Amino acid sequence: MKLYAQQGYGEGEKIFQGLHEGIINGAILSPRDLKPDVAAAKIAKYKAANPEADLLIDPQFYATFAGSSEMARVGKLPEWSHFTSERKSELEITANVEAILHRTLEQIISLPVTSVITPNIYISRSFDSREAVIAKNFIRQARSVYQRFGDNRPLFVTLAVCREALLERGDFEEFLNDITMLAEPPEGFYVLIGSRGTEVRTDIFHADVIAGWMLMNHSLSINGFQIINGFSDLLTPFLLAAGGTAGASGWFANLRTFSLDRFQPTQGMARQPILRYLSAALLNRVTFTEKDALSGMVPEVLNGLPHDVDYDPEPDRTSEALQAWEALQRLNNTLGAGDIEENMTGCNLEISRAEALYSEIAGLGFGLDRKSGSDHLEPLREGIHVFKKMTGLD
DNA sequence: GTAGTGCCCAAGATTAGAAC
DNA sequence: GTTCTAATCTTGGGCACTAC
Repeated sequence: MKLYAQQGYGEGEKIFQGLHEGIINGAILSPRDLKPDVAAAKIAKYKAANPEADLLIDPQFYATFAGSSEMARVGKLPEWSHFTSERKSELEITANVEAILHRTLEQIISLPVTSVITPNIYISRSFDSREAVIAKNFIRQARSVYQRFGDNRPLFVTLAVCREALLERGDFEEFLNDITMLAEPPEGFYVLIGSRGTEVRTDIFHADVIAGWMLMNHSLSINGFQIINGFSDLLTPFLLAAGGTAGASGWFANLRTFSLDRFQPTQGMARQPILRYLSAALLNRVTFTEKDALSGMVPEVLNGLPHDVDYDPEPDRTSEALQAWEALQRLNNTLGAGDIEENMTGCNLEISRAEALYSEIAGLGFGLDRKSGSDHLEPLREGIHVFKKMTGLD
């Protein structure tokens, strides 16, 4: 049951502190926000904080099509030798896919990462598409290209796909079957489920998307693969309960939900987000002022974990990230500790508990901010129900 | 008429890295 | 080590529209 930091812009001391305190088990670094030499220095610093930490680099090749626009916000990605803007038609040629895999792996393995993530494109429509064929080719070639380097660190293959693709059940299950029967399999997959935008919460908190993502973790794990879920945030404990190995979350919304919007041009200014407190009991974040007000009326909202004391009344950004990781780690340990049936029962109990707490808060006449509300609970409950049906557990 | 919903628009703070 | 500059990060109010 592992939790990683999803690294990105504005890191400060968050990851170092999280590793040093043993709150997180590792980090997934973002080349968009780091130069290659800085990445090497950071990995050394993380290892000093925690020698056991899992440290990976997400090659972010899925931004290749977005990167062709001059306005694209690809940050420092062009400074990495593996990253180039490619046309889809060029990627239909196997030799080109091999060349991209080769130069990416060459760069990644030159750094002291503990596992290696291979590049892939983003499947933006369905598993029955030209992009899916290209993505499958990246997955098939990954191991054989990696073997040429003679490196023995675990290999994870990127599978980046839009949430819509999970809704077309037939194509999705066929794709899963294909990648579980690879001739030269990797140790695992680095799974990213894309939303239209980080603000469209219902894109990911949708019963069929949750069920599909859980099914992906379940199917791949029973076939012997490890699954690292990127940008999984509050879904992490549910994905691990279904068989996943690790999940990841960061400090800004765009590090908690995967979206290619992150690479698109913006209008410029964005406010700093409101400081929030992740309540394990509510399975959600509330604003720090709501947490302050609720702590007297409904003390069950509080986690009772060490970083709670930083909210007196207002934490700094580092403490906010550490508090969220700490709460997620508790949920991971609560919901993912047993076999699949026990875990699903535990997930439903946790949701019922959250529903009861929300009812208590509503009974007190306390109005919550829109994002702090209970809208996430119904899709979670329904998602688990659909997942159980799909896997024959129901 | 009122409440709810969705879209549009304008509003600094924080961090990283370069320059000194 | 300090200062400066550039890059990056959503929120909340106002308004229009719709349902009741």
